[in-house]
Amino acid sequence: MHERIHRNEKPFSCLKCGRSFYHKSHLIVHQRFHTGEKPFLCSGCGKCFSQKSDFVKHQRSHTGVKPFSCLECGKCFTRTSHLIEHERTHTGEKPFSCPECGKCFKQKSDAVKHRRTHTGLKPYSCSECAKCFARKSHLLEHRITHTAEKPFPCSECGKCFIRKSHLIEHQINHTGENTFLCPLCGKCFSRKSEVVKHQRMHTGVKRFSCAECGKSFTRRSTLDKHMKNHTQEKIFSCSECGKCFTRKWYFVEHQKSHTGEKPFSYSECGKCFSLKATLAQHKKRMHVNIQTVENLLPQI
DNA sequence: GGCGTGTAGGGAAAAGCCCGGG
DNA sequence: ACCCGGGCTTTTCCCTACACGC
Repeated sequence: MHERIHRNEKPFSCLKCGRSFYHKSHLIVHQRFHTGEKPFLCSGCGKCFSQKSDFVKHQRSHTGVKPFSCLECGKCFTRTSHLIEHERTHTGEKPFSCPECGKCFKQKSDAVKHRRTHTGLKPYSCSECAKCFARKSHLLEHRITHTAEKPFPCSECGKCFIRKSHLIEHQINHTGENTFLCPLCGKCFSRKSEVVKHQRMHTGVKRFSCAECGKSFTRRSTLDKHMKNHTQEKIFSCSECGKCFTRKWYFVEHQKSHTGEKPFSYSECGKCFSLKATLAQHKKRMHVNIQTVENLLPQI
């Protein structure tokens, strides 16, 4: 027998698929996959198995028997293969790399999951809204948004949340913990993402620019609001000069320039203005001019 | 700026499927 | 015929990051 193995002889072949085996017994077990024969029944859950060894492994999921323990942390597992996989969390070994970007992973399945981020493959679609996802678990998560189910209530205020993580984040509002600090100004925030958002104010990075006029904004929502100025119909037109406005408020403010009404005055010089914005412009100009003059004065 | 919400991606564990050696 | 061990694959759960929008 040993010689046969070393000669790589597999004399027992399956008539269904042509696969060959060293042992007749292996062929018999293999043939169960074609016949669907599963003689080992779990009385606990009714599940059937084609091999006894698989049945025994399955039984451990009911009994909770975990014979393989990690020498490093003492954690126990039902199988040696699970233990070996777990041990990588201690050694830091990452044998599976992405051929696209070189990123390494502890498990092959993680590398496969990661590869989908390059290919953009999204095989799971929502029957409700046709949105697609790369993972089944993400689709299931998404489906909750259609059912409006919120299984996580806040013990403090009773508000309910879709996800546990959302509840935890919400509870920070009750404890008043502001643990995230802006390194530039020292301001505190309850969320890390808020610091990132806030920091764009310091850096002046305006990633969202308007295709119509080139004006840039730090947030997409501000750009969207701005875009309405270009796309929105200008329904308020001035009978005096024909100028058109998108909002009633702008229109009303503009009308004051024709009526001569000047409700906004500047206490420094007594000058009056029809619009608050014009007063602000004046103030700014005056302020700048005063500063400029002061800068020109000789230092004593 | 605050905060609720939705999605994407990584880490880890568990379980199913299948095969080889003895 | 059976036992045992192990590799490969799939599934599941948890958590974090981050973007969006009000």
